[in-house]
Amino acid sequence: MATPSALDRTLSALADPTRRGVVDRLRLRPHPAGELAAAFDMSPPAMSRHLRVLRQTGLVEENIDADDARVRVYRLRPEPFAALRGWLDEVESFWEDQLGAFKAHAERTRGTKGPGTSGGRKS
Amino acid sequence: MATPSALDRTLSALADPTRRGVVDRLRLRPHPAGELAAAFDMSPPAMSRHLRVLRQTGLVEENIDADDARVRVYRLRPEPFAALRGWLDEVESFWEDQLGAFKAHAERTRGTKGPGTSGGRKS
DNA sequence: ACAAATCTTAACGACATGGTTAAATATTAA
DNA sequence: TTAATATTTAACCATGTCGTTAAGATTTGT
Repeated sequence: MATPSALDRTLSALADPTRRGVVDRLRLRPHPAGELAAAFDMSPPAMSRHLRVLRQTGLVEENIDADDARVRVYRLRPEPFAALRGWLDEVESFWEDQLGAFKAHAERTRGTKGPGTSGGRKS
Repeated sequence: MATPSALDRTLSALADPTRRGVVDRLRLRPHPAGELAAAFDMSPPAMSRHLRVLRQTGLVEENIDADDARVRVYRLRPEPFAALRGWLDEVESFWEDQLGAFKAHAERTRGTKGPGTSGGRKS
């Protein structure tokens, strides 16, 4: 594999329900790893690996707790979400675009018989 | 598994580079299945299954070509992207939110010693 | 020093994923 | 009707993912 792109890694990180649940939970406040494992009724090693995945894609950051160096506190990082939004904006610009919207709508409602762009020949 | 949510399926569909490539390509115009297989240098069955995944999550729709009923033309559908954006907006509201931004910044710069929310016992 | 607590890494097993080729289905062309 | 085209489904295989338990590393508390 040619080394997956950042977007690949972000999306597959977020595709897992547990990891997305973690993100949803970190949205409220930072959490120690153990608390997250308990919250998702899962062994600490399992959660640890989820957190590693999230860390590797930059979706979360790890910090040693100031009061007890045994606990690692995780919190969200904004960058990968921004990148994902960037891609999503690009894709959705297809529909926001007036011409695109018109063509899409026309083709959708009238069937495939617009200005050739759609189902025509193979080119 | 408790039947994956729509968002789960959308995200794992988009996590695959080939499928995201297909989406990027369909953004320009609808494409027949065979053209996509060729474009990604992949056997028709392989592409067919990618398209099935995209179809099952509602990211694309399939239409029989008007001129040749053997070819199936695929095009993008907006709904799942909108749903993904909805979730992303929610997550990102964490940073856009003034209070959230303040708390995040405060905790980030001063270390974990805010209103006890972080390292404490479980609820 | 010793035991308990917190978390990670290592090793393993079940199952999902993504590719291939072979076969089936449907439609067009001769 | 017979052959060729476009695409999907079926069967198979290699690899990846996610969970578990066991073991290691660090820090805290007695």
